[in-house]
Amino acid sequence: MPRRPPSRPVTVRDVARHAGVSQPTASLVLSANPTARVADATRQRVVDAAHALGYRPNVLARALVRGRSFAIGVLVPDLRNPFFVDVVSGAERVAAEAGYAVLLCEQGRTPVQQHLEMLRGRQVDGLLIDAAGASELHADALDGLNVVLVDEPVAALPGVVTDAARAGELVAEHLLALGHREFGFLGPADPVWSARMRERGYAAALRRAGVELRTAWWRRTPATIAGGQSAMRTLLAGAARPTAVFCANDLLALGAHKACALAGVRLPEALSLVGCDDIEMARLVTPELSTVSVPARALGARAARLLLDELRTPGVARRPRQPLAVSLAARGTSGPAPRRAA
Amino acid sequence: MPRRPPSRPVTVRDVARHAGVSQPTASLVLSANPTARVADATRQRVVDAAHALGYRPNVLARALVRGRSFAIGVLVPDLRNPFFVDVVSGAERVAAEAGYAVLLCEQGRTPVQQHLEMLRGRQVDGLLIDAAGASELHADALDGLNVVLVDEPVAALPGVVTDAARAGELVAEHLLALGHREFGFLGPADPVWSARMRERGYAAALRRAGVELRTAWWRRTPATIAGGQSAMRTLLAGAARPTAVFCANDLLALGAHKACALAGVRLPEALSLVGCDDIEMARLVTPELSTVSVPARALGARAARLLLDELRTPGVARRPRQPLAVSLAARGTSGPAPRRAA
DNA sequence: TTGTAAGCGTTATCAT
DNA sequence: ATGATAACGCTTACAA
Repeated sequence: MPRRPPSRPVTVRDVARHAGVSQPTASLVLSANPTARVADATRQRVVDAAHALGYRPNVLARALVRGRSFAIGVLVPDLRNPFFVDVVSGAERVAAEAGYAVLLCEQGRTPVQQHLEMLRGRQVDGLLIDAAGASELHADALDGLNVVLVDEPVAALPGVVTDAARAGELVAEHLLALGHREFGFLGPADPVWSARMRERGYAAALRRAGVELRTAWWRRTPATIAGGQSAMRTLLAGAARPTAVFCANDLLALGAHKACALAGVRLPEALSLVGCDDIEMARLVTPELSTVSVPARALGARAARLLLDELRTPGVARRPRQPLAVSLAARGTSGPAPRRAA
Repeated sequence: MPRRPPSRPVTVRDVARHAGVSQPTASLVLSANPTARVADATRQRVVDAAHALGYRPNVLARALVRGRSFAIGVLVPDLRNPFFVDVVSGAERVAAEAGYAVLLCEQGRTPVQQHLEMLRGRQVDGLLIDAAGASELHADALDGLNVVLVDEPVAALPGVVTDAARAGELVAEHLLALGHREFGFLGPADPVWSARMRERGYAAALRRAGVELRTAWWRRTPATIAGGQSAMRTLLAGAARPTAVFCANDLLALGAHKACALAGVRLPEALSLVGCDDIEMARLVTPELSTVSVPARALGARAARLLLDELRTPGVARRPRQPLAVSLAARGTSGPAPRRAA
C-alpha cells in the first residue's frame, strides 16, 4: 500500500534505500536506459521497491540533467476559431501518446516574441507555431529552437501546410461551373499565409477564366464571425453586388451567412457563398455552408509528428512534404448564378 | 548585441563572470528576491551583464530547487465543445499573465488517472479539472495536488461552479410562461455535474408547476452535435411529442435544431427548443437558438485565479464562493405553445 | 554587502 | 554488475 505521509514525494534515493542498492543503480533501472546492464535480481528488487513506494520520477530533474524537457509548445492565434482548436487537439494527442506535454499558448494580444521567451525559459524541446506571424519575427527569435511551422511556410524552416491555393482554386472552379461571373472575396485583415494563398488560388483561377475582379467586392476584415458579418453587410449595402462570394475561412463565411439571413438575401438563390475549413458548424446553419474541407486535426497531428521525428533524428524535418489535400464540400449555399438583374 | 554561439545557452554563471561577481550574487539579483540586499552598483552591473548576454533563466532549474514549477495543468473532457475551449482560454490568459504555463490535457479516451500521473510527474503547482469525472477518482489520486474543480463540486475540494440548477429553472420558467405543458429533455449520457444540475433545476421547476414528466421524452445521448441530432430524431419519430425540449448544452441543442430542420419541424411554431451555454454558434443558426448564457471564459479565468491565489496563500480556496450567475437568452427557437393537435 | 558551500532529483562517467 | 562522484542551473542558508 502506498500509504505514506504525502508531504515529501518519493525519490530515487528512497527507492534505492528501500531496495538496498545504491542510488545510481536504482536510477539506472528506473530510467529504462538501454545500456543498463544490471543483474536481474537487483533490477527486480528496485522495480518492486519503486512500485511499493509509489515512485514517480521527477520529470523536471530529469529534464535538467538530460537537457530534454519532453515538452513542446503549441502557439495558435485564437482559440475562438475551431480550426485552430482542432490543430491543437490533434497535436496534443500525438504529443501525449509520445510522452510529451503540451504547453498551450494562445496568442491573443500578446506579442509572439513574448510567448517564445516564455517557452524558451521553460526549455521546451520544440514548438509548433500556427499562423501566428512567425515570418515577421526578428531573425534570431527562433534561434536554436526546434520549430515546425503550421500553414505558414518559411524558407529553411520545417513546416506542414495544407494545399491552400488549391482550396481557392476549387472554389473558383465550382462557382464558375455554376455560371457565376461576378465574384467577391472576404479575407482576414492580418497577413495570414493560408488565407492569402486561398485568395491567390481563387483570384488566379478566376483570372484564367477571363473574369475581371472588382476591388470593391474584395474586402478584408477581422477573421471572426462578427468580422464576416459586418463585411458582408457592407458588401450587400453597395450599389452593385457580386453573385458569389468566397470567404477565406468558415468563421468569416458563417458571419456572412448570418448577414445574408438578416438582410433577407436568400442563399443560394440570390447569392452563392463558400467558406473554407469545413468546421463542424458549417453543417449546422441552414442552408448548410458550402466550403472546402481542410483536415485540421490531421494537420496538427502531422505537425506534432514531424516535430517529434525531428527531435529524435535531427534533420528529417527538412525533407519537404506534400501539402495536405483539401476537397470541395459543395452544400447548400452555392448554386447557379442568378439571371442578371442589373 | 546578443551575438553568441547559439550552442550553449547563457547561465547565471556566465552573467556572474561577465559582471565580475560571484554566481550566487548574480542569482540574488536576477531572481528578484525581495530579501536581496545587494549594492546598487553591483546590481546594475549584473543587470547590464544579463541584458548584454541575453540571459534567460532556466525555469526548470529554478523549479527544481524551489519546489515550484510555475506551471499548472488544465484538464478538460473534449475540445470539440466550445464551452470547454472558452474555459481553457480564460484560464490560459490568467495563468500567462501571472507567469504560469499551462499544460493542456484533453481527456479523450485516456483515463483521467493517467493525465494526473503525467502532470504530477511534471511537478505542476496545481491543476484545473473541468467536468472530467474527478468525483469518481480513487481517493488519493488527487492527494497532495492543488486542484480546483470546475463545474464539478466535491466536498472539501476547492472549486468554482456556475448556477447550473438555476439555468434549468430559468428555462422551465420561460417555457411555462409561454404556455407549454409537455416537456422533453436531452442530456449527456455521462454523469456530468452541470448537466445533471441543469436537468434537476428544470425538472424541479416543472414539477412545482404541476407538470407531469414523461420518461419517453427524457433522453440521454453522447454530448455532441451528432448525439443531439440523433436523439431528437428519435424523439420526433415517437407517436406523441413534447411541445418544448430543453437540451443540457448547446451542442446537443444545435444537433436537435438540425434534426428539426431535416424533419421539417418548424421552430418555434411546432416545437420550442432551448439550449444551455450560449456558445457563439447559438446565434448563427436560423432561427437563433434560445439558450442560457453561461460565462465560460469567466469560469475558466476565475478557476485559474482561485488556483493561483491558493498557491500564494494556502487555504483561501476553501472559502466557498458564489456560483457564477447565468441568464436566459430567449431567442428564436422558443415561442408560445402550439394549440393541442392531438 | 558579498562569497562559500550545500542541495534540489536526476542522469552519466567513471573506477571498482 | 555496482557504487562513488560529478554535473545540470539554480536558490538559499550561512559565513566572511
